[in-house]
Order: sequence, then structure tokens, then C-alpha cells
Amino acid sequence: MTPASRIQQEIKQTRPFRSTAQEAGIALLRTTDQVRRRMSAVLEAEGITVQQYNVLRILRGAGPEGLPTLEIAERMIEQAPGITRLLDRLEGKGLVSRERCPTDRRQVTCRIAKPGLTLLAALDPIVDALDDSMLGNLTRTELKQLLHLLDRIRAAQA
Amino acid sequence: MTPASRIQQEIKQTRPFRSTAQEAGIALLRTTDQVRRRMSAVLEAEGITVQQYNVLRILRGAGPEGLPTLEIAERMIEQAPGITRLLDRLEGKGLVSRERCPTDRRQVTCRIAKPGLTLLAALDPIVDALDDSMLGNLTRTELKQLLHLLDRIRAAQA
DNA sequence: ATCAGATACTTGACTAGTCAACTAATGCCT
DNA sequence: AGGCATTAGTTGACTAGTCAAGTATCTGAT
Repeated sequence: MTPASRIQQEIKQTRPFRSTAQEAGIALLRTTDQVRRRMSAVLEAEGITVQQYNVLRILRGAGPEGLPTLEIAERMIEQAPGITRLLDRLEGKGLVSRERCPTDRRQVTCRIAKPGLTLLAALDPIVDALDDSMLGNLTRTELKQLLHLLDRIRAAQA
Repeated sequence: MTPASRIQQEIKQTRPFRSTAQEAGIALLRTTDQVRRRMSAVLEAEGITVQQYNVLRILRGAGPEGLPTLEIAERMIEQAPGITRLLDRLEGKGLVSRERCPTDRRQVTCRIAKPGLTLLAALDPIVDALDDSMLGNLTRTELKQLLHLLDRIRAAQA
């Protein structure tokens, strides 16, 4: 009698999974949901969402030249069709500034504002510690393994 | 010169990650986002969301006795504080029926309705195929490895 | 019997995400 | 140069998710 898998116990599922692929898919959703919520709890204490944090990091990485709106969308970790409104909220909070691009007036150049940089600087150590606490119990080899497996899964998404 | 990691190229990040733990966290979020969206696209063609699908599967598993509302919430793959409204929508579509429990009138017993069963039956082969197409390119060993790593990550969430 | 506390939801107000339709600006291609 | 396709972003209408506060019911201790 093989013991029920951990994920199976967690969701109190009585029947076996139809396939290991299904079980892995469910484990992936559940695990990421937990990770995302912890992340979210930390960031929301500072008044921003995970997606907003991601935008701020992208803009910090881009430096003072900034980036056009849709270029930000392409760099997002999670797809964000509502990028305009995401930026609206960040601009509203004074964390980001926007300006219509003079050479191509269709584009809007977005830049991180000083309060945005300050906020990120304050968050950096907290987020580092969080990453570590969430994933740091894996060895370096396991992390590499995980990265490899996730790469393969993404490769399978048309 | 080590080549930039795959995930790093995908999000066009120029600087290296601060830690492998961070890189793995980002890969986890991105991979799951993609998986969830594919799932979502299939289910939304049938008019339900991923969360609603999850509720229907839980209720099918519970059989004709049904389950009280909060018991469903506990079995969800992804946490769902809005379980009441989730059920409202499913009931509105006629996929679920609810009834106040006679022995404990605080509880509401939820059951899957016949149209819900029909819908799930139609979705089963489609979802099976999808799981397979998303994760089936991993070997059985890799899937086990992935499950193990994800278990360890969940164990690290307080 | 009664009343404090716990349980099981429910509701309201708000924020965020989604999809489709729309506008403005640019870049060809004759 | 005029016009059609393309690109870049915005807006509106809608659905879904979130958090806090509220209500009804039950349970156990006096």
C-alpha cells in the first residue's frame, strides 16, 4: 500500500490522481499560490501588489531613459494585459512618471520616480530574505534542478 | 562567460539575479502563470474559471452527500476566500445546488447538479490531454523529482 | 435556562484583471 | 502625396478576488 502523496493529503483528495502529470500540475498551482500569497502579504504592507512591484523593478533596471509601456508588459514575469491601469495606479502613487515620447508620439515613456526608488531600496532586503526563507531550504543543486524542470515545462507551452 | 539563464532571457533582464533562490522564485511564478493561462483558456471556452472548475471537481469527488461551504474552501488547490460568491455563480449557472443543512442550520450543504456532472464529463478528456501536453514531456522520474521539490517548498511556508 | 464564545457563512465596499472596441500616430507602397 | 496596414496605447463594461464587518446558529459552562 503506497501512502497517499503529500499534495493529495493536503487537498483531502480520496481518489488517486489520474496521472502523475496531473498531480504535478496541481502541485505547481498550489505551491505557487502559497508563494505568491506570502510575497503579496509583504508587498501589500507597503501598499503595492506583486505586479506593481514587478513593474517598479523593471523600471529600475531600465534606468533613467525609462521604457515604453508595452516594452514593460513584455518583460513582466506574469502576463499583464492591464498594464496601462497598473501604471495608472503607480503614477497615482507618485512612484512612476510618464511622458509621451517626442520622437514617436504613439509611445509613452515610463520612468521610475524617486519615491519608487526609495520604496524599492527599502524592500530589497525584505524581499531577499523572503526569497531565502521560501526557497532557501533547497540546496543549490535542487534549485538548479527545479530551474531546469521549470524551463522544460515552459518550453512545452506553445 | 556563462550564458544568461533561460528565464533571464525571457524577461530580458540584463543584470544577474541576486540569488538562485530568487531566480527559482521568478521561474516558478512565470511557469505557473503560463500553465494557469492555458488551463484557463480551455475552461473559459466552456464558461467556467479555473477556480470554478476546481469546486466542481471537489463536489463530484464528494458524491451525493455534498459538502458544507467551508469544507470546500479547505480542499481548494488555490486559497479562495471568496468561496461563497464562487458558489453563487456556479449555482446561478445551475451547475451546483445548495441547501441549508437541517441538523446544523449554520452550514450550507453544496452538491454538484446534473448539468455540472455533464460538463465535467465533457471536460475530463480535454483536461487530461492538456495536463499531458503541458507536463507530459517530462519523464516519470522528472515528474517525481518536481513533485518532491514542490513539496519541500510548501513545507517551508509557515 | 442563559449567556459568552465559537462557528459558518454572508454581505458590502473596494481593487484588480480581462476582453473588445477605439483613437492616435507612424510607415510603407504605389 | 494619399491611403491602407501596423503599432502603441487607452477606455469601457464586465467579472473576479479581497478584506473587514455583520448575522445566524450552535456549544458548553454556569
